[in-house]
Amino acid sequence: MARKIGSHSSKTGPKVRAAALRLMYRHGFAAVSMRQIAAEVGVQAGALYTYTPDKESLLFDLLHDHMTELLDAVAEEPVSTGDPAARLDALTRFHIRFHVPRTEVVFLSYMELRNLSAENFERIDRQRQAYEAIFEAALRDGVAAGQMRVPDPKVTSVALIAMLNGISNWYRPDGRLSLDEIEAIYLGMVRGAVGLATT
Amino acid sequence: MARKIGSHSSKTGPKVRAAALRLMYRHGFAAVSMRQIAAEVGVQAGALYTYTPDKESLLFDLLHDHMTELLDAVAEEPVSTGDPAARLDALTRFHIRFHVPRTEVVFLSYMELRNLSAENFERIDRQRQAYEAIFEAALRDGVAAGQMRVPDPKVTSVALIAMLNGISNWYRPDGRLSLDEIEAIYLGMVRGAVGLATT
DNA sequence: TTGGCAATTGAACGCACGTTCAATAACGTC
DNA sequence: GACGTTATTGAACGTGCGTTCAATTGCCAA
Repeated sequence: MARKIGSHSSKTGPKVRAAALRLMYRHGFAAVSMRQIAAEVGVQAGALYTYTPDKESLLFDLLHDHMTELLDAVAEEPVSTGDPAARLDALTRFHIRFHVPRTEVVFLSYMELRNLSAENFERIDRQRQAYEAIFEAALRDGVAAGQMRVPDPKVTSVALIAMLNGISNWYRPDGRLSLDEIEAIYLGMVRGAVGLATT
Repeated sequence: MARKIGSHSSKTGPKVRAAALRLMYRHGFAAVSMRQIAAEVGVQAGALYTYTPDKESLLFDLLHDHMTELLDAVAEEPVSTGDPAARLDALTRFHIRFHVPRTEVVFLSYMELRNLSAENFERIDRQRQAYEAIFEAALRDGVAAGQMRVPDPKVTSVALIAMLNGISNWYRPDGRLSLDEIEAIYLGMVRGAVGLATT
């Protein structure tokens, strides 16, 4: 056998990425073999190398594309200018809405960074820092405006993001709480944590 | 060669555990081989099986002992009776002090649970839930006493723990902030998040 | 000083790994 | 319908995996 009927890189490519994401999320990068990914896609292991130069690149591309999407999406939100409290609210809502449907890659982003080469790690890390800086700016401006009480905006932005990311560890679409309810609860905690009135 | 001079299970055993912890933290459970662990200890791979029945047990024992230590330690703290706000303060301080010197096993606990068998996973998970329940109780009592504003104590306890655990991702003993400063910052955020006066 | 126990070696087991590549067949353009 | 391009196979490469075990030797109590 050789080329298969209906085979197309535009179909197989996304399938490879989806299979890699699902399997790496479930078992971890190192525990997943190229053969397992290939089996999930329905091809032989060799065929994967049409789509990636090696296994690490598969992971890196997933993480890098996720961070790029995140940064692009947040750039569309009203989070950089205007009332700091409103910006923090918008950031919180955005963060939850963006991350909740992306449990798998969010988990990967936090667990499998160590499997990247130093160079690739730094590229992802720089993107992460850029995202954190948006939170930090809102907090700094909130303090400057006398709205918020935040002794260390850098630490607080990391802490808030860690808290929000935690949602991915337990959220289930059919769970006890709706997204709206979750959003309201976390919004209250975020506001409280920075010394804003929770009303 | 056979038995080595000075060899003793009371010396080699802890070395094996320490090497396993360090390597699994750095590279991930699946990416670390028994031969690497053995090399770090200074023995051949076969010798490890004097100390563990298999690789998974090595991971499980690390996590299980950590959680047991945690539950034993928190039981010594004044966190179950008395003023709810004071209990939450004590819990926050305790959590930070306990976890900061244990970065490696804390990370492992969150990343490598999926590498445990279903049975072993549940044992760790039950311990984790027991720990979370202590936070939850303090929050419920705080709400009942009219001190705190917490719409969902279960979610909030998980959220606060996630926020506190995040410290492990960036804390360095020689970093910008002292443990006292970190404690004060997080204490303020925790109190704010549950609607307590931050004074 | 002896002898059972404890700790370790080192070879071996079968298996799976990531990756390469010549061969081949479907695709898609002209 | 011819033909270059694209996608895939399947075998092969060398390597390293977790685990087992007979053999060996140091330890230590009697």
